[in-house]
Amino acid sequence: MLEWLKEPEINFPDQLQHAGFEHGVCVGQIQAKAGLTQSTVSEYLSILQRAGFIESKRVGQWTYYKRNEGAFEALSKLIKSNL
Amino acid sequence: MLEWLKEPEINFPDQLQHAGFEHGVCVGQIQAKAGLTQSTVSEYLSILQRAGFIESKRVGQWTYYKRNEGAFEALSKLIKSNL
DNA sequence: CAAATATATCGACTTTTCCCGATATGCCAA
DNA sequence: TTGGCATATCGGGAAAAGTCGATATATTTG
Repeated sequence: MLEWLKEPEINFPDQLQHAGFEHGVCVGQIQAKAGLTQSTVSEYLSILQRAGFIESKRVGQWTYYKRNEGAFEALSKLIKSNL
Repeated sequence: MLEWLKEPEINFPDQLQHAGFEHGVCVGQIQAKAGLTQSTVSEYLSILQRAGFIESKRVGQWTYYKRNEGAFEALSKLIKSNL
């Protein structure tokens, strides 16, 4: 999922009919591509969010998720320096 | 353990009475510090080795483990570029 | 070769993680 | 305000990971 969200336009073309990509991709799109149940995907995304890897924005009945690039940069540095 | 192995001289002072640090630290030293059983530590180290994060060298009845810094460098880059 | 020591492997049990269906919550439209 | 849709949360069963004791293997020493 994290890799998918790196290129939303390529991995979630249906999102266009629905909204732009400014806020990210909504749960339903990710769920369809993942082939997991809605509850599983929702929980997974919320875990990634708590971990800081993605950000969410609620717009109406939809929740959009997008990557937080800073977190990956930080993790990369952490592995190099601390681990 | 990976962090410990970054500074063997500091984290495994008893290793001096036993051998140098050229080959790394032996399982018993790591086990004592970890507070886990011998079998657990041995298996854990072999997993880390298969994953490429540490290297092992058998010398007599001892097996010494030391970090493979290249693996951490590679992981760091992978997270930054691919993930 | 036998005993002692260091490490590795095996099988079982416990804990954690994964994933689901059911249900709750929030929002929108008729 | 009711019904429908998107998402979130909850509880439980299945799968995976963690940990242990017992035992096997390898090496050194007497």
